[in-house]
Amino acid sequence: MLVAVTIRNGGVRAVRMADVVADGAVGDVSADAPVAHAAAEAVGGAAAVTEVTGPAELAEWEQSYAPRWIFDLAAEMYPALLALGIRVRRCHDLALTERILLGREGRFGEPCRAAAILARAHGEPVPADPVPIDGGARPHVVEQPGLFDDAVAEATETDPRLLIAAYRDQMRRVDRSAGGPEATAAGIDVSAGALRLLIAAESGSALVAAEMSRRGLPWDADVHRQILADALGTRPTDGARPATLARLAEEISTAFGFPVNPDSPVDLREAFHRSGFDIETTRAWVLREIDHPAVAPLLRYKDLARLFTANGWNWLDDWVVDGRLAAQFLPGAVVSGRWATRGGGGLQLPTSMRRAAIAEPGHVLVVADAAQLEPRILAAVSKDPALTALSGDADLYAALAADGFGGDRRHAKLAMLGAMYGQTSGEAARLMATMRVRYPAAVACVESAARRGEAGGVVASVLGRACPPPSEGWRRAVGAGGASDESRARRVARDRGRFTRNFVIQASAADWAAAWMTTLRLALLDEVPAAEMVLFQHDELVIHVPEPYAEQVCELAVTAATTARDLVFPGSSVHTPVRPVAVRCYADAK
DNA sequence: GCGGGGGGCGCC
DNA sequence: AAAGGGCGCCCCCCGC
Repeated sequence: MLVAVTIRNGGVRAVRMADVVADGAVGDVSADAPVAHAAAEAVGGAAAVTEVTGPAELAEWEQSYAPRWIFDLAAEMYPALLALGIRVRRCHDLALTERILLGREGRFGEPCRAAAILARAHGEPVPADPVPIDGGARPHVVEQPGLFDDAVAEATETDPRLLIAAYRDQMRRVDRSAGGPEATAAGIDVSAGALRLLIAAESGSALVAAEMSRRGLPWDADVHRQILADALGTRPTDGARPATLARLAEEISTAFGFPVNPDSPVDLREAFHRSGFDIETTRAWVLREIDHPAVAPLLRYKDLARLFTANGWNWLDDWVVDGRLAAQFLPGAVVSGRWATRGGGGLQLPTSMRRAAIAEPGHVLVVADAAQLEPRILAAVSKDPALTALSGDADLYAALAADGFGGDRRHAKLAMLGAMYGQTSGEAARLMATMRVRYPAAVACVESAARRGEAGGVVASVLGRACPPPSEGWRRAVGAGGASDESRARRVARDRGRFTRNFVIQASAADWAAAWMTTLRLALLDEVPAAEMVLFQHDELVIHVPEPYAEQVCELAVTAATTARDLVFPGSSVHTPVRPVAVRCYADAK
């Protein structure tokens, strides 16, 4: 069953299509192709349409039918249902799906809401999206979701039937986009089932993100203030540097013998030049190599200045609301399918600040982390038997070291990262030779992706998310014939090679993570509805759980990881282990 | 005065 | 010893 939902006058308007389809598999993350397809077709012929505007009925629909809710953009619509106290099991996010489908056609950044989808289907002029789906540039303050803004309400006042029509169009295009000579030639061929799974997982992620953005990570402002007080002293009044920073700035100038602004890289580099140190950048790792009295206070200054500007009192004022971190999570906002956040830097919480993330009374934080995910994903994507065999080890790098690097874990890790990120010089390049001998399939996989990228081609994740084609500027730079441009052309080409090399891994890891969290969310909804997912960062979930359920949630997180492996890499024996821990304070998880 | 690019650094 | 993928966010700095 399908239910399409839009907003009208700040209220919810929903259309339920006839109950023609036996329920069950339709919305599962493992949605099987024929069933989902049958649903779409049935909708086309369905005459019986029920329309409601009352929350009680919506809740009952969810309860009785567990339908797939069709949203123009879940990030806009689902909060309206949540506000009515309705959590849904599954949805289809038209905008996120459209971005995936357009991406497979090499079209990035085009409008992707229902109106645009239908216009394209009918060869009509495509209207611009009313608001950017990534939320656009947001002011550095907490604001209510734009849901009830007049502009948004007006723009989304669509007949819900149009959403169904857009959904049908997308499902047809899924079948066309899978397989076929074009996709094969482009190197982005996957099965229709894989694409459907990607869409289900992406849509499920949107539900996770909406719930997560609503109930963020518990954050103890007093603990945070104590951390700031210990490191920086008292909060300065308006615009001034904290006393500790001012003191360090003095020390730095004294060490140079002339005034230097430690916040200015230009100023700093010049100061070091004048002191006889010919450095290109003022990055910390460069400075650490220099024997000069300004270095120690400068490194200390950089450290504290970052704490002050990125996670200081202003951050606390802006992003911690009612004891929760109010970051907005945006699924699929990175081309690789990774999430982004708007505000609060929710994906970059410094480990030193995690002492302030403390479960509410009677609760714990279940921190579930997919350890060493990317090398395991490489094993699965490349089907490299030797690497897959090693993935059973809890410490993959240690196993790698024992297998071919004479027990040197540091070497093994360096080689693996070099393979995944494309390091071509220094020690890592030498270690790659070992990789090539021991794990030929894995190395061939990333190198073929790199060659494709260098040649201007595209690559895709295991479930079919395609990377962007090169820009016009890239083509010009690489195609330029002049001898003076040749080295630049080579460099630009290799930059793209590194991007596509890594894309295959990073995007496939994002596929896995989306399947994992979507599976886990469904399990929690059934078994521990009080559990709240409160943070997600690439391969790690934090779940706020009433203490008695801690053990159960840990087990569900582990099971969901295996399910995700089976869904995303059917038949693979690669291990993608998750080892959850239940802690009161986030800092205790590591 | 404002916006955008880049430097630098936090996370994965 | 030397520096590779993806971000967000702060600041500086420059050009309009």
